[in-house]
Amino acid sequence: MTKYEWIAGEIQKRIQNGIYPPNSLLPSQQELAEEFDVSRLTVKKAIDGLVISGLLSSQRGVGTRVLHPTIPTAPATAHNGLSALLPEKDIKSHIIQFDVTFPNEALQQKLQISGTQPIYDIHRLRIVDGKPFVLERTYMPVDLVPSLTKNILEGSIYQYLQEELKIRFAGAYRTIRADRSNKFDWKYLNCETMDPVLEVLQSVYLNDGRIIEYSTSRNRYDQNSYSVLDVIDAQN
Amino acid sequence: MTKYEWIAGEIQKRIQNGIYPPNSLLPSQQELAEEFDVSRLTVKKAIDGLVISGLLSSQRGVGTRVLHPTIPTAPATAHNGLSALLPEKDIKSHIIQFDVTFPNEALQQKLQISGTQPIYDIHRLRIVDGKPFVLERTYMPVDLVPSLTKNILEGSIYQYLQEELKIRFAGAYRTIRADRSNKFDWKYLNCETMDPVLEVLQSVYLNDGRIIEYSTSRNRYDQNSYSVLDVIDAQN
DNA sequence: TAGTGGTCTAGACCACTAC
DNA sequence: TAGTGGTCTAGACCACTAC
Repeated sequence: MTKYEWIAGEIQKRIQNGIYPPNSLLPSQQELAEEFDVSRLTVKKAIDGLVISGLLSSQRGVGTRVLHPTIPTAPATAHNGLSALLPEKDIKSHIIQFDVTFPNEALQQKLQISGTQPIYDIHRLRIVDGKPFVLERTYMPVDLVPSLTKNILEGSIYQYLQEELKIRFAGAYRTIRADRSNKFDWKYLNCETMDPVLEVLQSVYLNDGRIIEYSTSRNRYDQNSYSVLDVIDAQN
Repeated sequence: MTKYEWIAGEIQKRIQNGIYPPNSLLPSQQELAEEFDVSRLTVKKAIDGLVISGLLSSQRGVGTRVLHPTIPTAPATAHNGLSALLPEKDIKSHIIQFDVTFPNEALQQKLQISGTQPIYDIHRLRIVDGKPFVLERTYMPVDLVPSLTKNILEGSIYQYLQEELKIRFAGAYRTIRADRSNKFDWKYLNCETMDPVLEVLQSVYLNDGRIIEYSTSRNRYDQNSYSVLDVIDAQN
């Protein structure tokens, strides 16, 4: 644990315990630096992290203010897979399709590979606490994810990628849209003909820029939404 | 313009000009610091910004790599209002409703105010290039936005807030969901009975933690989507 | 083993705010 | 005018990677 991580945790604790109440000003960076016996830059790095999380807001010439707890803190994101997102829940996967094929033009572009590079084409229904939750269609280049098995698909692909293959993600790009439901949604998500679905299109890329996944996730509109915290750094 | 902003711009230019091609390693931070005659920390700050924008990816022990241009750079966000988001377009607003009332319980909670504090209740159809684009319902505490007029509503509220009232936002929290269309959507967005809508629920808050806006935006599903770039800092 | 990026220090200067 | 946070320096140490 780095110093700034420890300090960020300490400040967070004090906010929770009411030592730094909502809407109050934190001690100045200089004062905190003296208290924690670190340089001011280290305090600033800790504060910057909490600003990004939506807990604090800094303004030059004024200070750093504790935001109201009403503002939700940074929402959980989806790049670690459903299993990491809902750790408490019982998550199962029903495999609808598990194929290896060559990518069509659209997928070649999405995955940034040639037409001769084989890909996995995986269609899964994720089931949370016994209820159909999300219908996922996932495409992955075979060479980046060797020896994928049905057994892995029934659990968490991401756990396998991270813990077994030691793969590290650099980022994900998502587009969220609404769509009419289709016959697959009706069948697997148990939704009504009139029901819309919330669809998340996701590209996951690695440190070296290669794209390891392109996927579309179709969610029941009444059970799922997507949240984003957007911190504005208009600077000072 | 700060030094690190200038350097970030310079690196970005070199990527665009192919001097730093996709998938290649940048010169080391030390080398860049010498070239630009700044400290390494300043170079790092420039690089960090480009990592957040999705252009670069750094890894300790390895270096900083240029990502494929396929990966979309940081998507435009919505906190500056539609007018800033679509600067090229001709944006008009049709005012459906413009009232002052007291907030109900749900809105008291969303805006974090008491029931005796008056709010604006604004219902607008935003029209882009002559086509219905999004149906916005906006709630704002009156004391934060004094003297709002129909004239302002017909243009951009955000421009008024930022340029006239000099108000600065600290952040926004959004939830994106799909919904069935209702009679307002049919009437104003011109959509079919079967069509879903993409709804964005947004809270905008200020530096001092006060919430200046809670709004719901309903978009035609076939004309709008919401994009997010999520950079993962698994550190090292 | 050499080179990388992440963290950290102890200073400094300055734009900005509130008074 | 005093105090704040943002930027910047010239160093240092170290975890990590590739060889």
